[in-house]
Amino acid sequence: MLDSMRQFKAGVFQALGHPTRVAIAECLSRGEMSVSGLSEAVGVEQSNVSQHLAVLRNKYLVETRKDGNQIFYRLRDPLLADVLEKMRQYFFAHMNEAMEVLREEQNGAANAIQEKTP
Amino acid sequence: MLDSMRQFKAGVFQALGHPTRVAIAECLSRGEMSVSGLSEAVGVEQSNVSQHLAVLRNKYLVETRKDGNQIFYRLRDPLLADVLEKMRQYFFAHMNEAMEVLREEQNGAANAIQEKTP
DNA sequence: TGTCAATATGCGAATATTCTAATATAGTAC
DNA sequence: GTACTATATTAGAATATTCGCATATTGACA
Repeated sequence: MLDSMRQFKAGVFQALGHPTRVAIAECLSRGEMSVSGLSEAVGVEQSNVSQHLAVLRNKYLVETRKDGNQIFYRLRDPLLADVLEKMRQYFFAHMNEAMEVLREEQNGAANAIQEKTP
Repeated sequence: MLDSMRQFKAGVFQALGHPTRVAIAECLSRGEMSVSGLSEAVGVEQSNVSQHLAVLRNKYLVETRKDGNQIFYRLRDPLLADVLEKMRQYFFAHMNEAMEVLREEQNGAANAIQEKTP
């Protein structure tokens, strides 16, 4: 039971664990948006956005509404927006490290890991 | 810049996106713990725990303290505990879906995806 | 009916993650 | 020094994710 809970939570985190999906979730935390709208806002081609939306859908993180030709997506639960907001705070509290993490991920990670060994 | 921010956040989410690492983070949100303590608490063999700790370390989510033979880990920032707490709330608000998600992940996901198509 | 626009899905190659098992490092005690 | 304990790292096979591209589906409209 405790195990299922962790598996579920990990699933949600993993669903949010991609820059494009973070971008999508952030857009949706400000209100519903169509797929083409998301595609433009996030700057990723339609079929790829659709695939990422499928990931979010499979974890029930988003809901949809059909309007004629288009499909509008929204976040399922405001708690998710809260999580994103916490993460925003975390980002600003750790900007310096954030930059370092990103720099390390740019270069080979091999040497970086050495330096971080306790 | 907005992009780096998302990449950073996605990195944090991804680091939390594994059941074992969720379990570790939850343990640490209640206080510091040694590697062997975590290994026992989480029920995963030492070398595997160590690998998961390396993932958390590489994202600066945890800090360490040496005491003689052992190394004690703790969460770097209480904000992370907040994130976990939000996720706990989210889990209880969506238990029913949680169970369904887990059931689907048990079976082949192929047919499940069909049913969730909007 | 046919055509267009919006969205979703299938496929395949490249890449990343995960686990297990073996090995390495570091501290303690004798 | 050796032996023992705690922790970290490496290697390799199995598995999963990601993207681009092609194709399918669905709704609107003439």
